[in-house]
Amino acid sequence: MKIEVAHALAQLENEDTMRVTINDVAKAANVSPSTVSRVIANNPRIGQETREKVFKIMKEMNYHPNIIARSLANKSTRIVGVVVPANTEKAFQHPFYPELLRGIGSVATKYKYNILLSSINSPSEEKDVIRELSRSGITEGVILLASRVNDPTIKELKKIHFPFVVVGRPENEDEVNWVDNNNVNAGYEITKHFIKNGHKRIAFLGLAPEFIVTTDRYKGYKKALEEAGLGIDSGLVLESKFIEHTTDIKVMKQILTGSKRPTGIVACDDFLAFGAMKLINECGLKVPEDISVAGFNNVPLASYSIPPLTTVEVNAFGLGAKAFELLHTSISSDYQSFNRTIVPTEIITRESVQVLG
Amino acid sequence: MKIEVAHALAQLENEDTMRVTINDVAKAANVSPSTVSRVIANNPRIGQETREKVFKIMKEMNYHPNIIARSLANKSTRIVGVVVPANTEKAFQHPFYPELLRGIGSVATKYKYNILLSSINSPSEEKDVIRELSRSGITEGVILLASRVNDPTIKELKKIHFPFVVVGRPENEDEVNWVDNNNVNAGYEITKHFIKNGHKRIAFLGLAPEFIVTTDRYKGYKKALEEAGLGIDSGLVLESKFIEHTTDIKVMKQILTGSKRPTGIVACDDFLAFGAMKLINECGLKVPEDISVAGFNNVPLASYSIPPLTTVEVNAFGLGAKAFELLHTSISSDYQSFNRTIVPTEIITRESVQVLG
DNA sequence: CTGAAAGCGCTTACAG
DNA sequence: CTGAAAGCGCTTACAG
Repeated sequence: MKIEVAHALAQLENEDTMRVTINDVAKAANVSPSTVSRVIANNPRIGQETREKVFKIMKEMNYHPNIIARSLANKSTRIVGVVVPANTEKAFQHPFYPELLRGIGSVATKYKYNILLSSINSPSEEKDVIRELSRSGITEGVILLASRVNDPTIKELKKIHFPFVVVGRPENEDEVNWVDNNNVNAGYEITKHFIKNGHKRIAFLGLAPEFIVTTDRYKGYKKALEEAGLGIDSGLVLESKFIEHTTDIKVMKQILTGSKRPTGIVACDDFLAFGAMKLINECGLKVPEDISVAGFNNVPLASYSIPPLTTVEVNAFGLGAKAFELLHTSISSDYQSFNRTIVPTEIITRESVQVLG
Repeated sequence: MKIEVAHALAQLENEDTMRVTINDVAKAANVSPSTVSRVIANNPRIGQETREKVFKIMKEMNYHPNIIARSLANKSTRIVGVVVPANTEKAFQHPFYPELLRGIGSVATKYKYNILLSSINSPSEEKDVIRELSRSGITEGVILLASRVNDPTIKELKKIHFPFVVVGRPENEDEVNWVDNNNVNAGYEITKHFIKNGHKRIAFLGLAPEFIVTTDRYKGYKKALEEAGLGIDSGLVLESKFIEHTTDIKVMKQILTGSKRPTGIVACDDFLAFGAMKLINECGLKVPEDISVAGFNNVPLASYSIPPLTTVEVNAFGLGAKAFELLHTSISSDYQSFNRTIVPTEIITRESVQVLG
């Protein structure tokens, strides 16, 4: 009895779920499937009456074209792939990525594209996932994160001429499409901001050789100091993983409590800046009275910290938007080319940087 | 000349890009396409030698099955849809959503599913986007956000028996699959945490009637106060949009500087809590010495604030993971059912709540 | 302006 | 154990 009911239910379900196809509406409208297809595609060769008749029937039957079938016939899925880290890595927890994704999604929608989000649970999966995305025909192009992508993957994509763009300047910058900020300039400007405010001993927090972003920002920092005739004190350059929240706390405290402590800290990331501010407080010092701090990324909470954090807006949304635009031209064009686009940064002045003397 | 080169390039590209199909490998292996298809599907009826031969050829030719074609034949895309707000709404900037997405993605990957991320640029687009996702055959199910979804959409999905799950308890909770925290309990527990610490005047910040989450948390707050024999002072219940960073600053300041100011504030969200802490500071008061504050969501920065914020961990990752699991059973089962799953919350005790007298 | 037919690249009863 | 054939639901030259 129970089984019978379930069975009946399942049948009912099938009935309801059964798709109406182009053939069904063709029959109902007394035209050929070709014609229905053409009215869907807005083919101008179709007569006005026919068009209207077919449209009417489509509404009545609640017809929705099957995208999969269309994609197969078309060889166009209007889907691009984005690979995000899932489990192990904390990177995606950084507000930068959601913003990037929002940017990508926003312009993708305008072009009537969708995003296929492939999650990976370990970095080693990335290669295979990207291969799958590119070879299986599901995706017309992919957006990669420079900080994660490895060269073999790029080489492979290039070899099969699969459209892709990298977010963040890659190593072989002339042979791929990429978008990024001008990070050395951003590092330069924020450091100059300290210098202009009278700072002479400025620390750099968050150098991580494996991430080009941080080395670029460091280059800018260095340039600004040199231009101002201030030497680089390597004791004030602190390495630490970019996305890591905690840097080497002991070293940091020594520096903060030492006699040669800096009056300012440029941190490669707002999270690092928050960490620094916390340590500074724990050392009995105050921001910005004793030490000024600035960060990068302008995370949503930067304006909420006490004091509000001076930082540089990198415009992650814009980076995502531009990334999709590049990808789209790469997908649409018959001829290969390598493009870059630079998204401008902006210093957001708040209260964590003090004017000295 | 230039054109010729470009042309040659385009041709070259086509050659390289030209997919190898199941027929190509069938020919090369001297078997039928059916056989190749079966070895891909690991059909046990295929002989060992044949299997090996075909596998070898597949490697050699670098064959990758076309997912679109397979999906069409199969009627199974292994893709689920998630709709995220893109432009107008700031909601997605909240760390909750990326975490949710990570959770969804993480278990989707385990089941070999992918996520189709549909961005919408205005709330009104949502209905159409979801209809498209569900009708076009691209997606086998969708995950909706309770706070955004409207009833007509749910009704429609139910009518066509399309699998979906809602994140956040919806209004008609018995007729859909959903996952959520027990928010009234969470509100109860965090309020009791204040009471246990000797607080008697406790404010509630962030009530927003249009968001069930906040009204649920408020119910818990109320229950805890009543249980403890403490009356509700409606002057201490502050409405404000849940995801809004700024509440009504003037009202808030009046309360903080008034003679009947609370000793504790339960904020519906960490961002609101940060905002409150800032205002408290601006009023010349200190957290937690003068006023204790707690939030919800345990955002990454909660441990960095000064003082570190006591909050409730809602486990967005877990909510996402469970959402996908529910969706998967809904997709896989022939028989309809309505399931809910509650993800436990946990109070994270830090230093923003003070023990009183 | 419209239709019949072939094709997109797979899968899967059906036969043997 | 393997193959020929039909089919998934579209699109699009080719004919008329």
